Order: sequence, then C-alpha cells, then structure tokens
Amino acid sequence: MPYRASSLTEGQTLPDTARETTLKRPRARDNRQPKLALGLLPDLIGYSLRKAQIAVFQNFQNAVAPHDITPGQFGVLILIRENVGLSQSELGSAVGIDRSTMVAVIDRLESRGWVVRAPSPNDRRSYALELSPAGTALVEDLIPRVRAHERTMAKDLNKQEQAILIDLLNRVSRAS
Amino acid sequence: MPYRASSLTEGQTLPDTARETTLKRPRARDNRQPKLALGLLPDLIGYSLRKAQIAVFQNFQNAVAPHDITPGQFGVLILIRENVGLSQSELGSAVGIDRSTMVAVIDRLESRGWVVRAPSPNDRRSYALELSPAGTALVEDLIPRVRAHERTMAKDLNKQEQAILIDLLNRVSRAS
DNA sequence: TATTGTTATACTCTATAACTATA
DNA sequence: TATAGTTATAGAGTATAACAATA
Repeated sequence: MPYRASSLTEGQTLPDTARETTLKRPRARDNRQPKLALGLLPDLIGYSLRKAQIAVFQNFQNAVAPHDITPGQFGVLILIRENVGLSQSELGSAVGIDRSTMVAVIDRLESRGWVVRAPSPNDRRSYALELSPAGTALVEDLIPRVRAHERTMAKDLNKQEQAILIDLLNRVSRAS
Repeated sequence: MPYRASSLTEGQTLPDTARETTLKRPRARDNRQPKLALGLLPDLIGYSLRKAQIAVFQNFQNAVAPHDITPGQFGVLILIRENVGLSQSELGSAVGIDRSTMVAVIDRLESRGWVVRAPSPNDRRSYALELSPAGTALVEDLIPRVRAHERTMAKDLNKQEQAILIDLLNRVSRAS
C-alpha cells in the first residue's frame, strides 16, 4: 500500500491552551515540538477539528490493524449491513458523494470480496447492495476493534464529556 | 475548477440525539432526510468529527467566496506569515506532510503569486518561504472572512461551549 | 554521510460530462 | 424524458524511491 493518509496542510503541533485541570501536576513532559507560531489557527474550530480528525484516522488504522480498511470503508460496510438492498446511488447521496465516485468505492469493496452487487428485484437498472458472508464476518470482527479504538480516542474524556463532544460536533454540522 | 471536495464515505445524515434545550419549541422543521439506519456510527467520535469537518470545509469555501482557497492553503499561508523564512521541509513537518508533497503545495501557492521562494541566507539547499505583497494582502482580506465563517459555524454555541469544544478536540488529538 | 528540494511513479478521493440500459 | 450505473478524463492530496546540490 502506498500512501497511508496522514495529515493535511492545516498545521500539526499545538500550544497547550485551556483546561486548568490538575493544577498541581509537576509540569510533566509537554514536549510536542512547538517552535512554530500558529497565529489565529488555534482559535479556529476547523483547525482543531482537522487535527482531531487526523489523530482519529491514524489510530483507526492501527486499531483494525490486520485488516486494511479506512474509516470511510467501514462506514459504507455498516450502512450496507444496516440497510440491505440499498442502491449505489442511494448510498452515494447518503454519504454525500457522487454516484460516479461510488462506483470505484464499491469496486474496491467487491474486489476484496466483502460486498455483492445483487440484482435489484424491482429495477433492472440498479443493484441491491449487500454484504457477502466474508463481509459480514469482517464487520463482526471489526466492531469490537472499532469500539476499542473509540475508547482509546476518548480515554481522557469521561462519559459526560464524550456525550458533550458529540453533541457539540453535531450542532456544528447543522450550523452551516 | 473541477471537484470541490465535499464529503466522504462516512455517512451524512444524522438522527437528533441529546440536547433537550428549549423544550417548548413546537417541533420546528427537522427535515434532514434520515431514512437510512446508521447502526453504531452516530456513537463514534470519528463519525461526528467527519461530518463536522465536511460542514466546516464547505462553509469555509463559501465564506472566502471570491477567493478560491482551501482551509489547508489558508493554514499554510498563515504559517508562512507567522514564521518568515521557514523552509519547505520545516513547513512540511509542521503540518505533517512529506517534503515531496510540500513541493506541489508551494508550487500552487507560488503560481498564484502568493508565496515567494526566496533564497535562504544560510543554507543554499533550502528556500526561505515568504508571502508576496499579494499574498500578504490576500491574508489580510481573508482573516475577517474566516472569522465570520467561524462565527457561522459556532452560531449555536455560546462562548463557553466553543472553548469546551476546542479543548475536547485537543484532548482527542493528544489521546492517540 | 546527511539533508533539501525535486522528479518519477503510483494510488485514493473527488468531480463533470457523456454513454448505455432501463424506467 | 429521467434515472442507475458506468467510463473517460481531470485535478488535488498523499506517499516512497531515487537523484543532484549542498552541508
């Protein structure tokens, strides 16, 4: 595999702002190489969002380790599993990508033997997507790993904070 | 311009969870077409993160409208402005991308007349990146637009909630 | 010998436009 | 006429490997 999506042109390091918890901690290691001035970036939600996104993506890859699958592919597998008979176009508009883009997405999942393009009973133009037995087994195997990954990413947040984070993120999503 | 990065294979719609604020609102419009079952996705931080990311990215594009620039390019311009004389390699490691990738990033910004590859005074192997006058003017023009964009994205969060969101995101970034 | 920028190569994600088969 | 899947084409973003110039 070539690349391995890492970060993006957004800035990586971050100066420690906010959170005065555990005041009396003896200034433990905080050796993330800052050095660079970040200007207004640390105040932007998009900037923090992007950094968190990168961290989550990379940890996901490790968490599902033996399997080579991206968070996006996992999402598609879940949607197919939860909505049997979905067509490519429906799936595409659900995840917000063009149907021409969805072709290659399904191609990859199909060539790995996880997804089947079954004929749609009603409409001969479209497929009824479904998981193969291997795809079903894969998802079963992935779910506990993904849950463990989730616990890792949220390990410094208590239950309430996790719920708050998701709620705040959802409100940002709806704000645009 | 071709594509216009929109979303990704992660799932778009979302069922309304949490937040019982304003109980007596008469069930206003909430017509985001759900229909699809999302399984465990809405419980995953990565899923909400991705949706928020997409919303922010798209709104950013609108907010800087006359200019065609991505959040990532904006971030790079800010870093160059705040750290004059930065080399491509330093910039690359700051934003977490390979120096070979940074070449094309700077190529684009340079071809648009915003960034200059000035000779480094100390090291003849590297460049001292700086903004051109046009690049400086661009950034000056962008900053208020980006701040307005930020207000749009955070319009349903009060000041405290915004700070909490950024803090929680930073903690997630550090968790991996 | 190590580092900086570069090029060659490759792969994913994304889009638009046009085509085929079907509705 | 409209829709589902497809292909052709294009561009951004990402990586690794190798090379030249310089340290």
